[in-house]
Amino acid sequence: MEEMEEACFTGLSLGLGLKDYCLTTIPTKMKREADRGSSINRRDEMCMVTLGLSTTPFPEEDEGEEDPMDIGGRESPQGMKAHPETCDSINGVTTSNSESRNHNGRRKKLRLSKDQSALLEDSFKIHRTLTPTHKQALADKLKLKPRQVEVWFQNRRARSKLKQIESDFERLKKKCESLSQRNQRLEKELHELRSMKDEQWVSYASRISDLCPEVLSLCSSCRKITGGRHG
DNA sequence: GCAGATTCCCCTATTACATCA
DNA sequence: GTTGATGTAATAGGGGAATCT
Repeated sequence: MEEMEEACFTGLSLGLGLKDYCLTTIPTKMKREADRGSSINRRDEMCMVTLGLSTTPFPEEDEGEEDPMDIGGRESPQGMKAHPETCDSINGVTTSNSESRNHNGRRKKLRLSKDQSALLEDSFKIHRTLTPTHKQALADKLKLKPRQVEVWFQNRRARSKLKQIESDFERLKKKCESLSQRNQRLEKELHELRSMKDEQWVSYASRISDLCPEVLSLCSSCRKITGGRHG
């Protein structure tokens, strides 16, 4: 029974305690305020509602001063959200969109160095989202464009979420398998009990009610197991 | 105070390139 | 040298919320 409840609970609570889900479930307004450092405590409370599997600290407090260097790359008022400027050089040489393609017209692809990846990874461990100042600082340090740092964090979050979903899937699959096995065992046991002869049943039921008299008792008239002293 | 426009940041899905077996 | 699989940087487009006019 307990296991049944646990199973139900497990299914219903899928993802509730996971950091990704946690963040996406938070109303964006609150999340944004938290990101800007204006309500760190409130954000803390929000995530305490979860099952506590999250191990990632929240972004450190930041004044959230908008980064003038990064404005040019944002979406246009008409909803065109392409970033007009990209950088293709690992050394941070800024190129225009047209320059981001080689002479074949193919998109050049940056490969981050091990050091760059390691630093980004370290940073991601500390906080999964970027404040404008943190973004700029990382970009400066890594000699990348802020937009590239931003994209890296976006992709990293996506990868992280995917991994989490995969591990959740495996965990629930195992849980499901074990519950199926248990269910089969109980079905078998029930079948055996139903095929018992009356005397055997009384004997069995008496034994059961003796074992846990607080919970079960055998009705002498109808020979059914009832809910013990409470039933 | 309200409405619409703008800005910012996030997410998901997809594309395209680099690398490796 | 070619090819398919894989990893991932980059792009596209949509949504929510804050801010501005």
